[in-house]
Amino acid sequence: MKDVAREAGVALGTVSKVVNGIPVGKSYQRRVEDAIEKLGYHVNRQARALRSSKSNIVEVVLPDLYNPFFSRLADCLCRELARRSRQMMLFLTKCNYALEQDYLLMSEQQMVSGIICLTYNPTLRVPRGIPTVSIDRNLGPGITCVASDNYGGGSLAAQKLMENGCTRLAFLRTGSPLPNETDKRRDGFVRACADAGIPFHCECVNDGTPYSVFEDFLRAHLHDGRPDFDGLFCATDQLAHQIHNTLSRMGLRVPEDVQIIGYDGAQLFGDQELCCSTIVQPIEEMARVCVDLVLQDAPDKIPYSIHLPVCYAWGGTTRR
Amino acid sequence: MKDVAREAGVALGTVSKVVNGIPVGKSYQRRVEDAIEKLGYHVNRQARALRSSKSNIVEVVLPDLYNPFFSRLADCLCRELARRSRQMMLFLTKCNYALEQDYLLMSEQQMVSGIICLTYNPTLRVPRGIPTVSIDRNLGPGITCVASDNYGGGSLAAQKLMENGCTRLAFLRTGSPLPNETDKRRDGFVRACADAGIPFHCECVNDGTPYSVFEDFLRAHLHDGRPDFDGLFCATDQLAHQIHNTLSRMGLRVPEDVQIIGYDGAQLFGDQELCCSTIVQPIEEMARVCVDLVLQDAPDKIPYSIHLPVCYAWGGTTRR
DNA sequence: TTGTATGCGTTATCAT
DNA sequence: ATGATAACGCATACAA
Repeated sequence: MKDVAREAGVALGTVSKVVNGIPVGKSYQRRVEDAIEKLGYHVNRQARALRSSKSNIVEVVLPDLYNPFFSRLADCLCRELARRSRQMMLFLTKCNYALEQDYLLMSEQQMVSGIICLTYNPTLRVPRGIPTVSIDRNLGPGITCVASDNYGGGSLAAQKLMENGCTRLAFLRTGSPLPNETDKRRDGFVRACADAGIPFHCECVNDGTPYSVFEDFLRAHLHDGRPDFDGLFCATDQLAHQIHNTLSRMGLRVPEDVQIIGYDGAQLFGDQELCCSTIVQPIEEMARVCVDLVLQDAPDKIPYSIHLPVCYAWGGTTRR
Repeated sequence: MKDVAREAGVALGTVSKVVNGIPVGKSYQRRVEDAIEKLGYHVNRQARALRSSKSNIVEVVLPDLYNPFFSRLADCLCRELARRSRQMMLFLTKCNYALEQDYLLMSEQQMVSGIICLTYNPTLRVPRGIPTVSIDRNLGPGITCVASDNYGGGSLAAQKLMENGCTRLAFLRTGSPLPNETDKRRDGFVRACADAGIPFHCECVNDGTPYSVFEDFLRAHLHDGRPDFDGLFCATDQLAHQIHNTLSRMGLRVPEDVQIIGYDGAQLFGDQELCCSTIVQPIEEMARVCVDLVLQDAPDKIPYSIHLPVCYAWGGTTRR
């Protein structure tokens, strides 16, 4: 910058103004721009961040990128941030509590301008003073929680199964034992079943439990080749997919004998194909909202939580 | 830091040394550490980067996170970088040449300590002086290209199909028209077929071509319900998966009538399940090598390119 | 072994 | 409107 100033025969402050789009004299403008071009100058973001004690970096903390929901979310977040001239610094935790905490605290060293996280640590300490948005989990006051309408989605799943003729429903889930937004998928499901007076069953286990418990469950509810349930709502597409495979191996036909609805709307290769009939989360919009919230600096009116609408999509595991 | 120095009754330099693990007097060490603890001090990475003109940030440029290969790669890169106490700044290009260029140039503003990129821009200008590793494409001298053994993989695919009794093979591909490492999948396939004296056909189209050309192709090679080809090697798992669906819709059975082998080893939900029989890329190791190369600062002996071994995995679309 | 002082590239606050 | 200058937080060369 000093070189540019010398080359253009102006002062540092003038160069800074030109770089930042602050109006300067016509001739100065030209001279500075020429010098910048000639010297191939480009701003040093570290220096700028140091000076203004704020970078354009947004920290994103996710469990992994294996799960299509997470990778899709990361993809949308990255694009949305880029659209706003922000950079995404990504951290993956594999749900390790200590890592989640480490990465959140790292933001204090990095002068990040915001944090978007999806965590499970029950005692997570969130840095104060950094705009933070949490996905699918309430992290306490001042930190907005963004989620899809899990309750409505669970309810919708039950309705769709019933519309398709199911009369004996079950909800299957493997997930975090800690209270979080996704619990509402069950609540909505249960409510819809109860309202309709339809019998239902819930089989919920903690993350880490071997998948075989679901195989055992399904086998235990199979009598003379006929299943006790004709409609299954799985808390995630991944589980729905596994259940589908298991049922096939057991000789049951999907959707003829058993219908399955998942949750997420994960697309196999980013194209339109779903791996199961499912409740689709509006991932793109969730990302947009997260970025909006984390970048807005009006701390007076940040909402406590935001629930975005979901929709049902057919994906082969229900009757049309 | 100034506060810490005052609190501990020492000079700034001493605090700096403690923070950076440079030996200082026993009592000083204690006093500084206590002060750090008491004040909740943490280094300012921007300032450190400014001063040392080097951050711990590594820039990663990928097309997207939809494709399981990319998301898996990003996942592995992120973890590997974290293991080395580096942060990953992720940029997604959707193969947009201008974006690819923008993001590469941004590294000059960011003082990143390295770049790992997977790009297609044929005239890409790479910042000089920043250690750079390219995946699946040669970017010129001084920039190492990391790839799986595409030639060997193509060859292996042909061999496996032949071992499984295929006698009429075809290679299908949609990809960048620019020369890149993945072209060798075809070369290896062609060579293996030629060596075995087996007839084969190659159907290659450029990215962006509608998928329907493959449907047309398959239909054109179907006579009286019998296909001209009994073994297909697809350049990616994604394509293999699509082809599989198309064949099913055409009433052909996989693998009974036609066997398919893909390339990548994409796992559906991060678990072990493959969506097709495939040539598996060692993604984890590729990520490790990329990070190794980009962090090593021995510019004297950076290899021109590195090809990592692949293996065949059964995934349901070939006979056992 | 510890303290002091300087500069990294910016931006903002002054005078001019 | 422009120029000079200080300060952001840290690391290091050098002096003590």
